[in-house]
Amino acid sequence: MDYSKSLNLPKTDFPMRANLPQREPEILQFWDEIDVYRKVQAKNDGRPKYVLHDGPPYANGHIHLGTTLNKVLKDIIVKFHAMDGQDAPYVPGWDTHGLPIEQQAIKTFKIRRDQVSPIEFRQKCKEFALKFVDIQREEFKRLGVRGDWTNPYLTLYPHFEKRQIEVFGEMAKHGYIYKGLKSVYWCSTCETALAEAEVEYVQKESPSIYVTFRVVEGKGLLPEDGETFVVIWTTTPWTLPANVAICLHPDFQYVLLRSGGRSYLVARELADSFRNVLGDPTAEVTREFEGRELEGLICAHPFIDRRSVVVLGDYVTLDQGTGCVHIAPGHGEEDFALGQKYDLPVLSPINSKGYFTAEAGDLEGTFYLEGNKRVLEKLEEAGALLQLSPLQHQYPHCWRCKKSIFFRATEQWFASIDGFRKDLLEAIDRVRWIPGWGRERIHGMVANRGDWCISRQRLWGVPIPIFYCGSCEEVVIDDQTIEHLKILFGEYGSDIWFARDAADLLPPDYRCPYCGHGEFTKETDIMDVWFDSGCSHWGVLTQPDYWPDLRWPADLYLEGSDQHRGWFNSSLTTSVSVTGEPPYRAVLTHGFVVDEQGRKMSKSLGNVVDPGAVIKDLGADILRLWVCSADYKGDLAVSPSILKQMSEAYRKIRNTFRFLLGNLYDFDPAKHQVEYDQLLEIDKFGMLKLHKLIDRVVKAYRSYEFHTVYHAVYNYCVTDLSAFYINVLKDRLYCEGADSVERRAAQTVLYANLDALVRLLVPVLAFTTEEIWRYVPVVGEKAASVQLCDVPEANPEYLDGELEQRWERLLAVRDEVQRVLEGARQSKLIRDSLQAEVVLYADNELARFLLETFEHLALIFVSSAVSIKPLAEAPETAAQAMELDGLKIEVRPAQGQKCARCWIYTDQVGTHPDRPEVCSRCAGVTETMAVG
RNA sequence: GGGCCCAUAGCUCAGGUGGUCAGAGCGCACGCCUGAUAAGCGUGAGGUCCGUGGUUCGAAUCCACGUGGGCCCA
Repeated sequence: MDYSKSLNLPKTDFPMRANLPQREPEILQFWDEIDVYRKVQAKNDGRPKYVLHDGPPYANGHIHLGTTLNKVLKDIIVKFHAMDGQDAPYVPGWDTHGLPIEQQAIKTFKIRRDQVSPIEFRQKCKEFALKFVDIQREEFKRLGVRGDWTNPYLTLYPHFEKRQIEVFGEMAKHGYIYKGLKSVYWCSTCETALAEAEVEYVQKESPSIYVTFRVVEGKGLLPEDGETFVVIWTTTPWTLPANVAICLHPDFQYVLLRSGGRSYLVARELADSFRNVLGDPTAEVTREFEGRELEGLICAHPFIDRRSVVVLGDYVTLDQGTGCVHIAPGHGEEDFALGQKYDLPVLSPINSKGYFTAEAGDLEGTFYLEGNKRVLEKLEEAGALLQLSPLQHQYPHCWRCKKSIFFRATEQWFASIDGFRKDLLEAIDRVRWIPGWGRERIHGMVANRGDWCISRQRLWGVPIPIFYCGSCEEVVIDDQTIEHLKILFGEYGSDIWFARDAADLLPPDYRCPYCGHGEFTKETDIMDVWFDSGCSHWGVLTQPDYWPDLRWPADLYLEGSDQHRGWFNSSLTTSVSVTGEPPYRAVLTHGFVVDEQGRKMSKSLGNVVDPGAVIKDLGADILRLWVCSADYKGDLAVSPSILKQMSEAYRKIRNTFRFLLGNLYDFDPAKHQVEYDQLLEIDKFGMLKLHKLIDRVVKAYRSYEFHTVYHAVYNYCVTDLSAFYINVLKDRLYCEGADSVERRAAQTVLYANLDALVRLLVPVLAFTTEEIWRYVPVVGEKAASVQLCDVPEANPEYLDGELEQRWERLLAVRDEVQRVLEGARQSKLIRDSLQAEVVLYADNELARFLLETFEHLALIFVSSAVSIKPLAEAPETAAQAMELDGLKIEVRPAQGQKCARCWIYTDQVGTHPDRPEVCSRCAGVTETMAVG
């Protein structure tokens, strides 16, 4: 007779195979249909706010694993807080201005910046940016990220730009905005500044020269005899007219070489190569100095009546030259930085077309490359040229016209950091940095950073809202102009700046506050895109008309660790300068995605993992589980084998849910739940384990320790549920009467597990928990989406320490028994554990404990019988317990017959006359059923 | 070159204030079950705790210097 039909075997339509790539899109559509974001917001209305402000990704390409990681972490946090008693809105944003978009728009639409009007050009840039906003929006949604996708923030929105103008105006009002010189890449052919990204390095021949600078103030270290020289080496002779300093490395050794009645200062390491330059292999070292000693010495410029001061810098190298570097702050980036440090004058005697200006004396009117020859002549005349030879090297060229370019000091707008650096540093200490070292990192950066150059000579961005008086040439920016521009920008967007003349951008009858004239021109520079995104806290969090869910300041910013220099920094800067306060209460940073060997992802290494491919192959929930599993405080490794591991973990979790659902097919929590007091002891232990897990997991979420969430839940599923509780419970679930209190008690615990686990995992397994939710029986009205549930709460009443101790001890005994059962299996004494009787030989104390808990023993061993005997009676063949004292174990074949229904061996089989094949328990259970 | 950070079994992670701290799960190997079945269970083998010095009676745990890697600068 087939008794399996009389069992309560699991039954569920919840599929074992996830088939996520197909199923996830259906669930996405469902969320769209019910507008899950709005529903969650409505549910949480009135709760305390928790605002995670989104750092805007740049809208110029598809998402990658790094953006995936970032968005999923945000989603986990937002979803958890929205289930944890708070109102956690999420408004995604995009950074939509800037050079990379310009460049890609040019490429995509095949336009030229100089052949279309600024308005047209900007229109194309906008088109490009919006296209990628749409693309990324779909990609982010596909990850299961919940947010207000219909109303995101874009930095190109007029209402955003308006706020940005306001921030700029406030900073100007505080006196933090000033105009200064800065050296930038410059193309004299295109007559434009170039960004780093627009520069190409090409092999080129340049004159390589050694030049002497006569020492005029030796500070007692070097003679002022007119025959002592510091020697520099350069490949750009034309920059010598702008020389104001010579840089030495503070830690290098320098020597004075004597040759032909003259002395030359060069780095000791390069003395030999310099002897070759002199053509005097015998040149003798007469003195030696450490670089730092020579700071402040004064030399004479070789052909201009000017002092050239000796300064120190770490970037001096010994790979070529003399270890003494010619410094022209107007013609080099490092030179400029050094000039800032030493307060050196910035000379840039070259105009936008590349010709020397009057500042260069008699070189005026010479093209800069022609200037090389003239400078060489002058050096010859002055007797300052030691050697001239051609040199092949990499030199920067313009990406567009392919001509060589140069550094040129130009006027730029700056935000003074010095003006409020102290405020910034103090504000940093009012923020919680997660992990804690984030504080050191940003503190160091803010403490050391120079002023912020916010000018860009570009079109695609927010203009710097400054006018110039046509009469007195004063810079004009005040409350009136800013207020007026805010209205215009708010209505028309920043295009208005390019579409109108200055007069139409100013209030009617506006007069120059300095001279009273009424004619103006407008600034043509736009702002650095970092200024855009740096204003997002002000542009988004303070605008309830557009984003009513939000409020300022944010509770959390969450980005990769590179943003200490980027967005965290720019946001802090604008916020502190305008409000005095940081824009965020906490900042969380994550590491970068690397491969299994810890190397960064790169096409050349071939170790790039594409989120789109993973989603198509395995599903977004696998990616989300990966994000959750890794400790984001450091770098996060990913590889096909790591993803495979995640898939297997996912499968285990999914099957655990499937088992829970399958055994609750006839369970109505409204009717069948058994009171805690009525539960069996093992069920109470089951509840204890569950509630300890809930406590652990909720705490881990609250402290942003998501990998703890993963490990806790996963280990619980594997060890506590699958290997122990569920396994032990099967007999009761399957064999006891369907409506018996024993079975209902077991189901009550399973139901508690199902209900808690599904809610605990909502922030991580976005899709799967929604799928599970459709199968979960509930009391009362069922929420439309699992996302509308709240986090489960740990009930401290279930955390009975005495119960826990007893059962942990039982589990330890169980471990010992399993080892011995395995031995019996290996020696073919038994096959499965129900064929065994376990004999425990225990010392007094342990025997007493085992007797007290006797009723549970056979059950938890999944054996048919257990007996307890004094330790002294243990035969030779009994196995010594490995971890427990006073215990020996023997396994022997169980006595009696195998019950055809529950498979337990017992001498009770056949006691019921109508059911000779089953045990008395099963006979009783099946009594009311039709036999056959 | 500088600042910040990371480095425990093949993988993902545990290891307050130094003293059974060398652990868990997965994977792997072997076995069992066939009433969670493209599932489930059991047992087992895996580690110079990146390296080298130092502090200490004693260090994965503290210090220094390295190596490898990451981010940001130069």
